[in-house]
Amino acid sequence: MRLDFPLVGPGGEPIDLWRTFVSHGVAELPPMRVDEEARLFEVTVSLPASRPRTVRIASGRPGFGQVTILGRPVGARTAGETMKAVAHILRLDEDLSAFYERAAADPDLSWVTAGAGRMIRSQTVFEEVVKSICTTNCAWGATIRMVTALVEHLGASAPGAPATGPAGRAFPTPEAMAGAGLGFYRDVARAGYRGAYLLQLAESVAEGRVDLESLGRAGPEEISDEEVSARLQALPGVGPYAAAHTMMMLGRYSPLILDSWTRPTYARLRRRKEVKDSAILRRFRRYGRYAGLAFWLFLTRDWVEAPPPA
DNA sequence: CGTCCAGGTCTAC
DNA sequence: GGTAGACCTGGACGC
Repeated sequence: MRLDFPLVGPGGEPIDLWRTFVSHGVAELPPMRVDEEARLFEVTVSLPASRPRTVRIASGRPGFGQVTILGRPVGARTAGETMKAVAHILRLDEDLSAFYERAAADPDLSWVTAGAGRMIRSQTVFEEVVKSICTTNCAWGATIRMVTALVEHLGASAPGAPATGPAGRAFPTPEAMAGAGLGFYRDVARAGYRGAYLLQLAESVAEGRVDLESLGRAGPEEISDEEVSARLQALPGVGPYAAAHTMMMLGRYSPLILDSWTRPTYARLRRRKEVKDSAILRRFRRYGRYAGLAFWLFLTRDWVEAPPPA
């Protein structure tokens, strides 16, 4: 089944679909996949009333994106739920026009107004936190290994999914992750010391002691960015970096992600050997609640090649 | 082969 | 409140 959706945000701002697909490395982590060659994005989504489904998203007729639901045909109900999940993941409901107004006045970032800044997002806050923990203190390859193992061995499969491998599987529920023993995290995911963090996190969410999803739903007037940051950092294995990373995925852009990749990358782009955190913060202070997003886009501009001159 | 460290965090001073 | 050291893993380096 195929469904079209307009590439226009709530504020009338344009949406650059490809830039969204490669907005962040999480798009390369199961249950997501980016196909650079075919210029498409796939993700297996969990659905409330049925088995997971894998969807393929690509550009469609001019001005539209197109969603293809793979596997056997779906009914109207499932199609609707799937599209809702896609809209969430692509952040189609987010109004970026206020951010674009500020970026337009900044020569280094005016390019974003063509449709950048929609950070691809996971279905749940739980999934964001787990992935963030899996990026800490390790190389990217290790992050892929850990997340792939979680999805492959603990995720529910969509109809028609291959018997083995991560393809066609949704991200595991907290219950599924809580049910895996510490041995799984050590020997299969090879998560090292993070295994205990992941298990603890999954248990506390599965047992209802921690409510992560409300952090995703609440607006800044209900729960401040500072409060969200504090609650995230209260979780096992989540410190300043992982909290800032998770918050960007929640659309809480006030904190900047300052880590061993962003710092040198910023310095390189500014043609400096080193730049102090305070100087970086000052540079992006003008963006207010969008500071972290502005910083991220500044760093990742070259992730998408500039369009050829007309 | 040992050492370092990668998109950090926790604990103990 | 600020700062060393330890911590799993595995790939990149220097010897």
